[in-house]
Amino acid sequence: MKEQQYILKNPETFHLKDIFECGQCFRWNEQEDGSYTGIWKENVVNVKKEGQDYIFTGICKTENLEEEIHTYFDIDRNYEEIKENLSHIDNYMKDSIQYGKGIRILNQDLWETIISFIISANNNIPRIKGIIERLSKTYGKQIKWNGKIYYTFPTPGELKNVTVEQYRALGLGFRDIRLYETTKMILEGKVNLQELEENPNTIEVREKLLTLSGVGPKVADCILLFSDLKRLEVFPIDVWVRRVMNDLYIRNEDETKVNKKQIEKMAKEKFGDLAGLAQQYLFYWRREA
DNA sequence: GTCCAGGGAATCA
DNA sequence: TGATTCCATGGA
Repeated sequence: MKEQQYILKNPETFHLKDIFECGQCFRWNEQEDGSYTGIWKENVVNVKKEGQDYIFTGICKTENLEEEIHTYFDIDRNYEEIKENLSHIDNYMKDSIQYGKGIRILNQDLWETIISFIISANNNIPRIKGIIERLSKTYGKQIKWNGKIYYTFPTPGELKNVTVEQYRALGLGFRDIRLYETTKMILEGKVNLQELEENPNTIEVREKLLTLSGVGPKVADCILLFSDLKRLEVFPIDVWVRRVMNDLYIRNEDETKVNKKQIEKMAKEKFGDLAGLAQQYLFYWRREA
């Protein structure tokens, strides 16, 4: 594969740190020069800001880096309009959007997103990244670029013969069996990822995701929002989102006692079909600041 | 040593 | 339905 380059000229909504460190993805790492290098599908790419432009350099299986980037980075969606709409809701939204104004929600591979967020359960982001890296290094394919070796995220087929013990050895903890069972279910066709991609009914897709081992309400919503299923209306509720929603709107003395349905209801009322975006601005803001 | 992390599943009322 | 408890692991 030959190295390719693509320049994204002066995008309106686009900031590397906001995109890669808002908690939606786990395989992009900051470099010494402030650029980021990451891998998705069989693409290994470095992104560097030059003036107001972004230079993408790397290798791409399809020989069309521009198209891959436009899809993955959701370039053709109007985030300025989304932020404008959300900013009018209240000053909390305005502040959180100001903080994370360069966020774009990536169109990540469905399979990779499912496995990544199963691993995320009761876990922290640095450790999630480490586990995914070891999983890829052990079972993915090598891609050499720029004097380094990168590893693709393993496909279901590449995980076919992996045992629960081998997952445990990667540091997966109690999630080992979940990964094993979900991979098996997908290999056996009990859940057909292609069908999920093509089904416009979000309720049905969510129900199907919930049948997977290790996928509960929060993980299912992260998959719907952060994968190329791209359901921007879903509102994943984790400890941080519960915390920020309680701090701002609910104000219960004990945040751990706040009812999840109450949060869902409030999110729908306030943010409507942009709840997922609102959630991401709030999560990033509360967690970083 | 204790607490916590982008929770889920099993169990019990 | 709703609340409790347990589940590995590693960093703070």
